[in-house]
Amino acid sequence: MNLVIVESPGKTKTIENFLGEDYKVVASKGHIRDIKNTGIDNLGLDFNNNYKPVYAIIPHQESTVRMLNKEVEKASNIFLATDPDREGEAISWHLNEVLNFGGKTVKRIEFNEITKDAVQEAIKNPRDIDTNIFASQETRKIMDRIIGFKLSSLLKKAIGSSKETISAGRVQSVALKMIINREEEINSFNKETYYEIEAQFRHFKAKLVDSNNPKKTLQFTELGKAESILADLDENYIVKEIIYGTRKETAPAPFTTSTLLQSALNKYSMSSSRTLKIAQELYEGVEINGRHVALITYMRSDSTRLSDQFMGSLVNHLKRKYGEDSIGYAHKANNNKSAQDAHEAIRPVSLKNTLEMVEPYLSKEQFKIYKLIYTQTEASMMKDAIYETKTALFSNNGHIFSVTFERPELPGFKLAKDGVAEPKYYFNHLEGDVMKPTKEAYYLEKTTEGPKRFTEATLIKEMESSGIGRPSTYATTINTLKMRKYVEIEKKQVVPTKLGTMASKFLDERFSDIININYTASMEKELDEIAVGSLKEENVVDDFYKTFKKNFEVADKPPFAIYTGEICPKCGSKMSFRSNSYGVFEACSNYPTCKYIKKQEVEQETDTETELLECPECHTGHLVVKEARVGKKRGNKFYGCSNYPTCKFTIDLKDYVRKK
DNA sequence: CAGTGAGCGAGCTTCCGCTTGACTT
Repeated sequence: MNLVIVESPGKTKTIENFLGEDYKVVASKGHIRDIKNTGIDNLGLDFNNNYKPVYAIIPHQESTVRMLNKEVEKASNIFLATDPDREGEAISWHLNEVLNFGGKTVKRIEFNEITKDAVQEAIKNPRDIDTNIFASQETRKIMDRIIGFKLSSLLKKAIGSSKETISAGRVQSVALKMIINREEEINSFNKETYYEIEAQFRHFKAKLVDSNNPKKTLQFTELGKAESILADLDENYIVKEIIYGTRKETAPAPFTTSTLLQSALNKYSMSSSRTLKIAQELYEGVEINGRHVALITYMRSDSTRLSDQFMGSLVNHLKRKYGEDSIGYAHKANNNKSAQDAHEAIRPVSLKNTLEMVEPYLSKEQFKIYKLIYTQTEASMMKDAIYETKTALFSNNGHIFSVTFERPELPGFKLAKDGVAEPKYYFNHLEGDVMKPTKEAYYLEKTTEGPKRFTEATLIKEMESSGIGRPSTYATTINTLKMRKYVEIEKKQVVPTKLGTMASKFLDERFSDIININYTASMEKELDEIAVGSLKEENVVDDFYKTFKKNFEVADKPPFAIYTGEICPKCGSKMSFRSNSYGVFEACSNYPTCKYIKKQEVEQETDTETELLECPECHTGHLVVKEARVGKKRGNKFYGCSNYPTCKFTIDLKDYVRKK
């Protein structure tokens, strides 16, 4: 009997079917060991022996290890078929250390797609465990442990209270920094008002453009300029030129974890953790006609690759469904340099599990996600969509107006997605025609748009393109930031809290060489060199630790000032974050010489009913809902006068209701 | 309920990445 050990239980049945009677396939369910929380600073590292980690079975994996040992006992040959990447190599290494193989043959095999050919080919080409690849994984593990534990405890000392859990790390802190940086860009962005000129016709609106460059809409910063042009116009708009063109919309690549999460948020407003959970259900499979059917391939993937076998069936499927003409080429993502390609793209296991067939067996949300994946996979092999465009230029006393229409010429991949619709109106006037607007031209007041806050989706996209985090951790990293109260989600946007801002500022002042968008990339380079044997694990860890330790010792000296970036209006010193048992506030860092404290902006909740109620004390203000910021009753809502601090009238919510 | 102030320190936890359940938001 042969035993094959993979990572995910969802794969075992399929692989067993490919290999036949002599093979049993079981799963490790991921890592089975982790570094212990013992020794110096709980790091679990032996500092007298090249930082060697002390490993222990992960508590909830003990039953898995018992099960694996039982299966090993029954087998004569063992194949370690964990994922073909750095972490997979490490899982195999630990299995080899932990399981009671006795004298049995243990070999490592790998396949990066679950197809019959790939699995059978892998069995024919076994190899030994690659200790260099394992060393690179262990290096990552050690460095993450040191960074994570040391920074977390220092940060807790600096900003923590007994209530909150504080943490920091190579990945989460960089993600947080991205969010804070974006917030600062937004705050420093100067909004400017500008004006555009528009004319309304029966079926369309045309905009005033630069007469030398009709592709450019004119924008005026001064209203007077716009008004003088308006005064210059009459009611005759002569069709001066009609420009024909095309626009191409490129078909998408198949889904990776990152792009699936982005689509599900954009289309269905589903959070990343929710989407991933549903994808997992589809991967594990559902009962269809009394048969258990796995619907999608593995959902944690960074690859847009489809297996040759599947691509063949995809082409046939598309021919039948949309015709020979629909076939384009295999679209791939071109920007993912850090991809490890251990799995295929996320795709339907079989195109025969059509949307119509599976819909009755799926929950609404499951169906939404399955449909996204099914249609994206179809689209990825289809032609790009082409639109025919027609731009009309109008002349009015030398001023040029422009409007562009488009209609589909070739629907391409859009057939698999939402389809394409013919426009309700398509311009059919000729050059020289004179058109009259339905009302006089007018100006539009607009403001320049600054940068936008991240959504979960755009944050994941940014993390992926900087190589921060992995498909298995994108969603959990964002959850960590939420749980730590570093960020909040408001209207789909990721908004940093004051605590998050402080944490990030603190780390940025002291550890900007590690908590940095480029650090992971440079670390990956070294890990790659360890994996091919040109660098030694001990040397990399030692170099890292020596510089880290020096920085850390400098940073670990109170007081832990955290500067806000603002200047004290009283003495000109830097403003800093402070905290006490009531919470966080901003004060001059020159304390106690300067005792300036920044007033908290009290957000006034507008309550239409009370807003009208005049203050009984000063008679000029009105009552608004406020929240106690300090004192024992912090958080309590009460009514106070809008003239505070001139008028200090307050009244309890309960009393207010009673009086009414 | 409206005007705040760090430094001590027991015993917890904390990292990132793999994977599922067993638990509450």
